[in-house]
Amino acid sequence: MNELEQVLKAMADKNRLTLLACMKNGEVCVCDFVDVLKISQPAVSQQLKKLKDAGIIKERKDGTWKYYRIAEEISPVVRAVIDTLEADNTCHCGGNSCSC
Amino acid sequence: MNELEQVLKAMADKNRLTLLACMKNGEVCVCDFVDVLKISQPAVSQQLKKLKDAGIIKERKDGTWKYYRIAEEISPVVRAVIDTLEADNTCHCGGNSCSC
DNA sequence: TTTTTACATAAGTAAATGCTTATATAGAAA
DNA sequence: TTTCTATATAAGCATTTACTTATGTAAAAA
Repeated sequence: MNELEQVLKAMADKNRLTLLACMKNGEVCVCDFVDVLKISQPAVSQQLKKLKDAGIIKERKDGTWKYYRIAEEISPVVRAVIDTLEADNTCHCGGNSCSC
Repeated sequence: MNELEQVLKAMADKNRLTLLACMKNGEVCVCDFVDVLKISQPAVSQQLKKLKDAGIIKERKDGTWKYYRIAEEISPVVRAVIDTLEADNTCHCGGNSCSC
């Protein structure tokens, strides 16, 4: 699959756009995403994997927690989407303040 | 459906990205798209409809022919995608030179 | 060590997607 | 008018997608 197509497919979903909106302010852990999306934890992990495989997000492990963030290097297309999204502050998981 | 999501879904497909690449140089008629994509004419019409419904392309009717072009007013996200695409010149249907 | 916690992976299923062929429509030509 | 041509719409089907529940894994706690 073309890289542009993969990136567009990865972002072309309501839930995954919400994940990106949550990460606009910084790192968020998986359990907080579950609270926001109101779908199962495995479903969230699968959606995060699609964004990661497309190179849009990065992960950081800290003990049993895993924090996801928007990648530092993103293409103009991803940049335009992120800029369009309004940040979602309901998931205020600032690095070490995971609510799990 | 969210407008951003609809636009991303409309562009997140190899064939529809090729349609847009063809239109980078200007208007193209449906029959020329059929030659390029190598799928049936109804399939092309259905793909064009998705792009039109998302507001990404516009149409102009001329007799029995129908010409499609990238809309004059497009969002930054669509702009970024179009800029990323390399123009496809195999469909050089300049206004009145349809090959049908 | 065993248990618990946070997350990932696997398998199964319902819904969405993208093609096909068949048919409808609108305009040009005969 | 009838016929042909370009395109659109409808119906059916195979593939993909996005969820679910069940299970696996790795790190912390007991």
